[in-house]
Amino acid sequence: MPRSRSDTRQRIRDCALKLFVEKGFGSTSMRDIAHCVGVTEGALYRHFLGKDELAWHLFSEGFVGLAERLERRQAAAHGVAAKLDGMLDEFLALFDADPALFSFLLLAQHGQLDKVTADMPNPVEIVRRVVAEAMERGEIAAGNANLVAALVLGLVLQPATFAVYGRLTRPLGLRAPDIRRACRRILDLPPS
Amino acid sequence: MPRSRSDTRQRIRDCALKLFVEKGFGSTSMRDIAHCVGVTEGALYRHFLGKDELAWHLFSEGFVGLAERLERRQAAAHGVAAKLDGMLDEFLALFDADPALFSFLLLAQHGQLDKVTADMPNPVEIVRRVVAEAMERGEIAAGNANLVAALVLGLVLQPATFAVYGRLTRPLGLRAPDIRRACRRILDLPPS
DNA sequence: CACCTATGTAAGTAATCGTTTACTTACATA
DNA sequence: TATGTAAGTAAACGATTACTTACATAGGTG
Repeated sequence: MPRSRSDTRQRIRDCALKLFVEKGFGSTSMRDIAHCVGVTEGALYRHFLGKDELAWHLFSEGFVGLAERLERRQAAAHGVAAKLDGMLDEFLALFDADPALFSFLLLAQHGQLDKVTADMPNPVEIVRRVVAEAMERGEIAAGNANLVAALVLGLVLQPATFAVYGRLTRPLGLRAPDIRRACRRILDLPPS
Repeated sequence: MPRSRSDTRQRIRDCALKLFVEKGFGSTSMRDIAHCVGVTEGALYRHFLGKDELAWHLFSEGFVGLAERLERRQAAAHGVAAKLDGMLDEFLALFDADPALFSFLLLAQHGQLDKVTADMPNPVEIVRRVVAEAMERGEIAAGNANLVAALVLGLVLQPATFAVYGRLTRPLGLRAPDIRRACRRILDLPPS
């Protein structure tokens, strides 16, 4: 009994995102996604061309979602999305320096960001305390204060998502300018 | 012409770490590792029981490396490693809340942490500036100041490494207490 | 009712996965 | 010189991968 198109399609998106986030891109099979949705593998290909296209869909969706979420938080005439567009070149340059932003966009899109930050202070503070107390006792030189920052910020560059980024951009022949162009088209912005 | 045992073994470790970091665990095949090392696939199994054991080796190595790096930075009688041990339960509890620490340990072990932080301020500051300027213009309410933190800290919880964590602990039947016990043994500490 | 398209299933495909096997080479030592 | 072992290769294993094909059926429209 076939469901409505948008229904299954949305559930595929949800399950794929959930599994990509939980297990990672490379460790998530189409079988996993189909089983999560409750359909057979073949049904997935009625809605998406393949695994890469599915992930790419989530990626571009994540970028739009970020802009929309920012837009929703403002009331001024010139919204944040427009501001974001002004910074788009710089923003997209981040993907060259830090492809881990991919996961961030996925999180941002699905509103898990607040939950994330709600959970963050606790473990971050624990790590910080370990080093801070050691510094108070002189066990760590004051010149090594950046070790504290390293303990926190060192987590930022999570290079495991390089795989997702690479598998998305490489086979599609996409590079930073291509992504920039695609995002502008998605956001209904004139080409730079 | 066979090389010395420790030579090849170390190069396997290096290549595996490099590829796991670059492409992710699930997207890195034993063929990739063997090709990077310059040997055939079978040779890998002369040094490690399998892919999971290899990754687990890097994991435990990362924990020891973290303790050693902390130890090397102090001169007091009671070192940071001992302090770390006092916080071990708390520290290991982080792995329940944030398995992404796995990647952090890998980075910490190989001394890439300083390099990471050296590169960090720039992209982080760019993201921060996008939101900060929007806040100055009142486009984002002051109550949403945590969005700034979200933009930065949201990157911290990189769930892509859930895959590595899950694939390591689940098939080995390891849970947090098991990891705790293993780390205590590795660190030559009495069982709690 | 007949028809069509969208939506799904069942059963495949070739390729690749992690792993194992049978065998070879280099080198130490008694 | 004889023997043992660590370290490597080439080939193959069954399982799983992403993906495809052939076919069934529901639901709306003429």
